[in-house]
Amino acid sequence: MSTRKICTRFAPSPTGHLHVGGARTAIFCWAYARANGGNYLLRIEDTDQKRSSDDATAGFFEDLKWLNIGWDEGPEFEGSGGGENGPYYQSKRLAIYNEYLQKLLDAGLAYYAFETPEELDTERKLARKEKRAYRYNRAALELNQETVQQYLDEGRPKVVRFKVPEGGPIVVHDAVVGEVQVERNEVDDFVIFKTDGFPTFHFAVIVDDALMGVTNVIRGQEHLNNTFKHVLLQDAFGFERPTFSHISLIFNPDGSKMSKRDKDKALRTFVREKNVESPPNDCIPTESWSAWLGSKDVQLEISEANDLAAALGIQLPEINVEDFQRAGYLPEVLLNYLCLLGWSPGNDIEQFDADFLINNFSLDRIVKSPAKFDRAKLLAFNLDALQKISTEEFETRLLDWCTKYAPEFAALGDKFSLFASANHERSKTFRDAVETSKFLIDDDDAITWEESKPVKKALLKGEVTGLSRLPAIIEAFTTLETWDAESIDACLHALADSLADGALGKVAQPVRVAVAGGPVSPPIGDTLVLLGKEATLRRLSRCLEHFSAVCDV
RNA sequence: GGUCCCAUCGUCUAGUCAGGUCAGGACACCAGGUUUUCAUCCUGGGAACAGGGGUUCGAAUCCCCUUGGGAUCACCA
Repeated sequence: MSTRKICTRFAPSPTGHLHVGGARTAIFCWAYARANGGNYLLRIEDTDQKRSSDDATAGFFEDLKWLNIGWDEGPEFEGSGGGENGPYYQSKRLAIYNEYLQKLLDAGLAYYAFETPEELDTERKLARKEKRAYRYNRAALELNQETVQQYLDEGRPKVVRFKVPEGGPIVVHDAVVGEVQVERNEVDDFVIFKTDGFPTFHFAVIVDDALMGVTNVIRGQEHLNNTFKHVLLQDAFGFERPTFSHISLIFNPDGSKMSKRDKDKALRTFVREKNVESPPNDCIPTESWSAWLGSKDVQLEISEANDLAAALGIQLPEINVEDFQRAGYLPEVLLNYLCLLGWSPGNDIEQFDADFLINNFSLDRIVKSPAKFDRAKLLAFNLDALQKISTEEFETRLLDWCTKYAPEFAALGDKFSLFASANHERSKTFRDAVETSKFLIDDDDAITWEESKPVKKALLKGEVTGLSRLPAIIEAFTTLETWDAESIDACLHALADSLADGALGKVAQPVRVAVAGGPVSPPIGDTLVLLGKEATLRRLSRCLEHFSAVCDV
């Protein structure tokens, strides 16, 4: 068809955060361009004045960068972007859109319309009530030229509509879905310029795609129906149609659409079930709290949602790319996993890196059916990836992560290295390492022992309880001169021999529970070195005192 | 409701386009085993072609219908 250089684009609307569906689209666009020696460009679709924000735009840049899919052309950001076909913000391309609009107007392919949104809404409701499809009735086409001019001169609010030409069915060839067609009368004279003087999405997209040399449009399947409008417009301008690829949506495991609202949903459900009366710790102003609780259409600011979740002690579902970063996933793993949702390289290959992707990506292996997002599989992939990297790399990356999300651990100083290596093999995510090591940064006196099953088992159960062995352990540790993992292990082995017929668990586990407050910690030697001798002894003593006081030992 | 799209284990998928291996892999699950805890790790196991019609010697694969799921019907993108 065309010998033009391949060019794909990712064109987000900066109204929120980059979510996994958008990220997957971006990855596919990026991979297709790379696989074909083409260009991958980023364009910011901010024609919705009310909802777009600069913060959101910056967030998109960072998320894309974190995933390591830099763009060749587009807004300049940390080495990505630039290019001849800018500006890459639609809000800065008004003059261009007006120029193209005029062409349509001159050709009689577009016309002004003056109905108010309320009037149209009434029409729509009526159509719905009468169970017929709503189409704009072309009333404005009946207006004679003088009237139109008069309205224009009066400054009446106006929109511009595209005049759908006569013809047969509209046919679109989609590289993923195949041939799709619709009867022409299904498409009404849609608005291409809004009252605020900005083009609508449909208009801006096709003008930009054409002017920027986009050859392949890869986007979510929610756009499939829009495509009929787009090709009509493209044909009207005489633009070469790009190759369309509509990829299926990503859903939650329960089949609902994965949405940013899921966070509010999770919070609201929790708040209702537990009858939380007011915002804990005043993390949310009372007015917005009641508004939020009252309507499922009201969403909290992302920071408010995070604060509330933290205050309530619940985990919000990860939806946005940043959520996965915060949760301690590796960007290359998220990229890998996202690819698998709707694409597969075949040959039973599942785990691969970006190089493999760009060497093997092709549109004809994209799956048409929608996919559900399975966090368990992502987690398993992350574990595999974490175990594959060297301990040095794990340490470096964990430190980066902690600096951003767990500064108290980043402040571990010369102990960080041991903290990292002790957690390398056992962590599924970076957050895992931190969450199971809270006891490391807690004060010695802040440790409490919840009497859970494993705690009781380690300290209170059996003919000879773990607790009863603590005095001997404390004594041995007190006289232990060298405080390193080997010495501690040797000491514990000796204690196990003398106290428990060599059963290391009988002495190691009580120690672990005593110092950590629970049954989970890195290998006992590392745990105690990390804590230091002083803290270890203090915690052992406190534990002994605590349980001696509350029960007969 | 109109229009459009989709349909293989619980989940992601290979196999479908060029009909012919007891439908393969991964995650999850279950049962054993290793390990001083957790997490790992090892071994084994159950688990799918939505239903019905055709076409054919032969259908997961091609066609039709049904059912189910989804998207979309804005001066949002």
